[in-house]
Parts: sequence; C-alpha cells; structure tokens
Amino acid sequence: MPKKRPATLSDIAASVGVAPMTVSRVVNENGYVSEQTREKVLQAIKDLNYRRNGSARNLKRRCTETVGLVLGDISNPYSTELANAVRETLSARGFSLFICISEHSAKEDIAALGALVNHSVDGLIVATRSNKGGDEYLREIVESNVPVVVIGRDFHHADVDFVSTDNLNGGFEATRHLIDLGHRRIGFIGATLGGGSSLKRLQGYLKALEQYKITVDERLVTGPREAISEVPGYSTERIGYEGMKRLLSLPERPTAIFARNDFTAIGAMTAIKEAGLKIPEDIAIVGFDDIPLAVHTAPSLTTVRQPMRLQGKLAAEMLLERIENDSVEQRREHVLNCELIIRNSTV
Amino acid sequence: MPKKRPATLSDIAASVGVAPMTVSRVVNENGYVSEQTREKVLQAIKDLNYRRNGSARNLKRRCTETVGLVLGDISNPYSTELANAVRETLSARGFSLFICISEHSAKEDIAALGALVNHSVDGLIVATRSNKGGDEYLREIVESNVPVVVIGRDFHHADVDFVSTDNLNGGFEATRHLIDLGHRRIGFIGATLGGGSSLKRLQGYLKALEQYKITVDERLVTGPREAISEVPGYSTERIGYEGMKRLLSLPERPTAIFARNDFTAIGAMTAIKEAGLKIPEDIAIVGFDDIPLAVHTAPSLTTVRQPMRLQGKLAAEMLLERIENDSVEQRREHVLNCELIIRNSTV
DNA sequence: TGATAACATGTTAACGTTAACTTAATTATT
DNA sequence: AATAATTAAGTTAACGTTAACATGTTATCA
Repeated sequence: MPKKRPATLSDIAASVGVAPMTVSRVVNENGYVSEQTREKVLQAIKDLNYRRNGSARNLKRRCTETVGLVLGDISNPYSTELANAVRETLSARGFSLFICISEHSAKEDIAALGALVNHSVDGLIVATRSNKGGDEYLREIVESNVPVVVIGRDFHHADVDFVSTDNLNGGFEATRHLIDLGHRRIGFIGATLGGGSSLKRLQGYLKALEQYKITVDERLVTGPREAISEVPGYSTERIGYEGMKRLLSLPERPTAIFARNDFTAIGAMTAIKEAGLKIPEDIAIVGFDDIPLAVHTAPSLTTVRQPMRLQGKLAAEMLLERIENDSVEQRREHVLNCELIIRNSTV
Repeated sequence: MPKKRPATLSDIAASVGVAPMTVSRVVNENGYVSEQTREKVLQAIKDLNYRRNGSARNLKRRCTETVGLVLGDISNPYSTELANAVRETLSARGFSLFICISEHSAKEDIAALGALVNHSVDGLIVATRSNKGGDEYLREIVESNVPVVVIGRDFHHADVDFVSTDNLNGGFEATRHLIDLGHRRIGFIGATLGGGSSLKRLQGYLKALEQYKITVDERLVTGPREAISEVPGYSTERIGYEGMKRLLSLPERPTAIFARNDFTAIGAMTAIKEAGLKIPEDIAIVGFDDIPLAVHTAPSLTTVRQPMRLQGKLAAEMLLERIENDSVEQRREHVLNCELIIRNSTV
C-alpha cells in the first residue's frame, strides 16, 4: 500500500463542495457556518480521517500556544509537582506544555532547548542546573526574543524572569534547628561544585555555623566524588549512603547531618542504621524538599519544605504575561520562603 | 519598543545580498556554498539574531523528527528511566522527544495527545493508564495514520505496537515466593478497578494462590477507596499505608503482603512498624518495580524488577521503524520478563 | 419599503521554508 | 581542446493553513 498522504483542508472542501475556508471555520469553530454545512463537513472529516496540520497552522498564526519546560532531575517528586503546577496554569489559559529532560550535560541542555525553539514554542521555562554551554545557548535564544523564565537556577538577563525558593535561608534554618538542639559537629552531605540550589543550601549551612560561632570542619562537608551525573544508574540515595559512610569513618564523627535533599538523607539514614547507630539519638538528620516519602521513613524525616507548586504557578504566569505582552517590563524576581518541617529524625 | 518581527531567511539573504536558498544551505549545512559566502551569512545570522522557523520548516519537509511521549505517573523513578531510554534511542537517530504528562483523566489524556499531534510529531509513545475516552481519541489518531506504540497498557489495534513487562508472571513469582516461605494468608494492596498493569499483578497473585490451592480471601485484597487520582496530593505511599491499616484491623491479619508497587510497599511498611510488628518476622512484604530506594528501606525491600530501560528502547525502536517504513507490517508485541529480587523484607 | 444588521460563504494572499530544477562558472579528465 | 564533473549560486513553486477582505443572502428595524 503506498503511503497515504494525509487529508488536507482542501481535500475535505473538495469532497463536500465548499471552499477550504469554510472547512477551516468548522474546524476552528469560529465565523459563520450553517448547521447543514457544518454537519457535512464534520462527516467528511471523519470519513477522511482529517487532522489539522499543526505546522501550517502555527506558521500562519505565528504562535503555537505551547510552552516548553526543560527539567533536569525529573525523578524528584517535586519536579513533578512543579511540572503539574505549570501545566495547570497553562492549560487554564489554553496553552499546552511540552517537557524536555536534560539530566546530564550542556549538550543535552542545548538539544532540549533547541528542539523546543525549533518547534516554535511561544516560551520557555528552564529549571535545569546551570552550566556554561547551556547558558550560552539559552542566552542566544533569549536574544532572539523568545520569552524565558528560569526556576531555581542562576541566569541573569534583563529579559528573563526568575523564581526560586530561598535555599540559602532553608539551609540556614535546617542547620540552626540542629544547632538549637545542641549539636556542634554537623555534617553536610551532597556538596557539588556545580553550583545551583544545593550550593545555596550549603551556604545556608555555613552561614548558620558562622553565626553561632562554630568552626567549619571541612571534613564534615562531603559530596559525590566525581561528576556523578555521568554515571548511569548512580542515584542520589547512593550519594547520601556513601557520603555518610565517609563521615562515619572520621576519627570524630558528626552528631548531626544536614543532607542536600531527602533522597540523600534517606541514603544517609541507611548508612547510619547499618553502623548500628540510632536516629536521632546518636545522629540526627535533616533533609530538604519534603517528598511524600519523608513521613514514611523510619524515623520520619525532619526536612525543609519548598513550595514547588507555587514556583511552577508563578513561573507559568510570568511567562504567559511575557508571551501576551511584549512590553518589555522590568525583570521580575520571586524568591519564596521555605518551611522547616520537624519530624522524628531530629527530636 | 514595537514588537520586532523575528528575522527570516529572506531578511538574512537581503542583508548579505544572496538568495534565500543560499542562506538555507548555510543553515542546514547541505548543498554547495563558498566559504566566503558562508561566513558572511553566518555573521548576518548572528547580527540579526536569526532563528529558523520550525513550523515553516516542518510544514515544508512534512516531518518534524520529533516524537511525543505521554506519561501517566511521572514521579515513579522508573518512568524517568523509561523516558531516558526513549530519549537516548531517539536522539541517536536524530529525533527529539517531547513529554506530556497526563496523570489524572481522559480529559488530560486527550489534551496531551492532542497537543502532540497538533504539533505534527512524527509518532507517539503512550504509557498512560488505559481509559475509555483517552483510548477512543487515541484510536482516532491511529486511524489518521500517526505511528503509535504503547507501553504497559491495554490498547489493541492492528497498527499499534506494544511493549510491556510480564506483570502477570511478576505478580505470580512475587506471590509464589511468599507461598514458598510458608505464608498462606497473603494480602494484596493496591487493587484498582481501572485495569492496566496493577490488575495484571493482581491476576498473578490470584493465579499463584489458585495454583497452590489457597482459597482467596477477598478481605485480603484492598486498594484505594475512591478514584484517588482526583485527590490532589494523594500519594501512592498513602494507599499502601491506609490499605495496610485496613488489613491489620482484620480479625485474622495477613502474614505476608504483596504490594502493587514499591511506594505502596513503603507505605505499608510504615503501618506495620507503627503497629509494633516486625518485618519480615510478623509480616513479610514484597513490592514491585525495584526503585533505587528499595535497598534503602528498613529492612531492604524484596521486589520485582522490571526492565524499564529496555522497554523504552524497544518502544522507541519500533516507533522509529514505523516512522521510517510505512510498509504496514504486522503488529509487534514484546512482553519482557521480570526478575524477583529477594532482600530482607521477606527473609 | 428601504436601510441596516446578521449570517453564510468565497477569494486572495501570505506565513517562512525547502525540494527540485536551472544556470553559470570553474576544475578535472580524456 | 573538448567533454565531463564539480562547485556555487539563483528561480520557482509548493507545503496546509488562516487573516483580511469581498460578496451575496436573509432577517430586523424604523
């Protein structure tokens, strides 16, 4: 069977005996069409399996009513929350959402961004970790007048709005909570060189120590040994597990841990239990994110909740404004507050 | 500042003093262009922030080299694995991947599928749970000659390839493992009316009981009370937790649990521990999926591993074949084997 | 009754790109 | 030196849709 060329508006028009424009009006439900004609057209559409060609439509209309979201770590439940909030906000305004994943590298960032802009999305929300190559490419995209909003990520540009949570303060509060409980040797697990949100959390940790006049012991700050993202199957839990093992082998081990996120904390908890130590009696632990699982660990996990849904909603709203108003306003910045959720891993 | 119309090929052509076709050749790196001209064109592209209009290009070329993936539960780490495998397979062949989420309803399924086909993706991979409205719409899409592959989901159509894991056998093996350990009162948590893979897992459970001549006690089979997906923030862990509570309140409680997936199992474990019971001594438990976290639960979780990456790879390969060959072949079906991973929650 | 509004269609000309073809100059081959 | 192959362009005509405008036809109103 030779490849059937898909039916077009004109095919439908010819088959019914009307002008293509009439068919277009039926398909888009605008303009005047008599009920009689409408039904004939709809029948023909069904018979010929007609489906509107999106590319042609987008070309003519000069907009796609679609937004692209580039996510890094998608396995974090909070990325899902974010994506869902973005999608809900968009779909309420008639926009749809395409998600691209870029977990590893600048190359993947560029591929994801490129795919989206090549499909003429009307705007982009970028929530990947910052990196040089990706940022350069993103800058080019911004310069070519594509509306962009970034979430929880460094990227400074006059035309790019920004939303994130106050990771610095979150890290500060988490650490202060441990200090308030009397801990003085507090470890940090999940330090990365890459920067981004986890660096801010680390900075909050350092700030709290400084404020309470506790000397920073660099051996207590640990993270993945290598560029983990290159290693397939290397989970965040494992970073926590291996990091904790390292901290436990120190001559003077920490009495408390602040983990960069909940998965890392869970890995660390495994290592602590394996060593025959009790949580929180021997070692207290705080995570970050408040994933749904955090209430199901044993003991339940003290953690810092960040408003992911709100971040997604705000990002989507700012982007829609930029898409619908080309009046180049001031760059907007939202830094949202985190909330310490105290459970049984610290008290 | 008035909205700048984005620069087009012709703008570049005019600015350099060549034909648009020459610029096209530079942009697409095909055909003959002198080094001199090439450089002038590239400079103009930079100066004018030119970006190729994807819609126009896709319209002309009648293909987009893009595939859409519709995912249901994205928060499961294995969905991520699947998405990554799909993406890798596609990108090796020069295709990009757009992911749409449809977590809740037929309405969302239709929205997601519609958005993708309206952007003229070259093919679709559908991994949502089956539902009436969504399936009808998907059928329409298939009838209009869009290549489609489904993963782990009911959908029968001569032109739609299918890949899944053998959930029936996985459920069977999980249950048999418990029976082999001497258990006779085995509970199932996570039964849904919706069908799909969890139903197959339940069938495997029932098959094992039958084969070993154990009478099915319907009170031991439990699941979410309502259409949970409508309740925001209702997690799979909670289904496990609440389901387990129900089973524990039975006059004669089960001695072992087969949970529909690992998150459900984790929720159930919390309930068991809260009741002051020991795992596996008082109640043994098996999950499904082998999420990275499964080694980090206390005790570590016996579970059924399914090859998500392989599923994604096979799906992508079959789809690419359908896209590149319109020879309508036989429908292909891959049902992959699961593997029981025995850890400390059962032994 | 004539004027106006609402309805029902048709016509035309893009939207920005590229496949297919043509032309012309240069280089290689016999 | 004549012919063929390669290189470097330009020209034309779509791809399928819709905005904008044009043209009738029927209902509504003063």
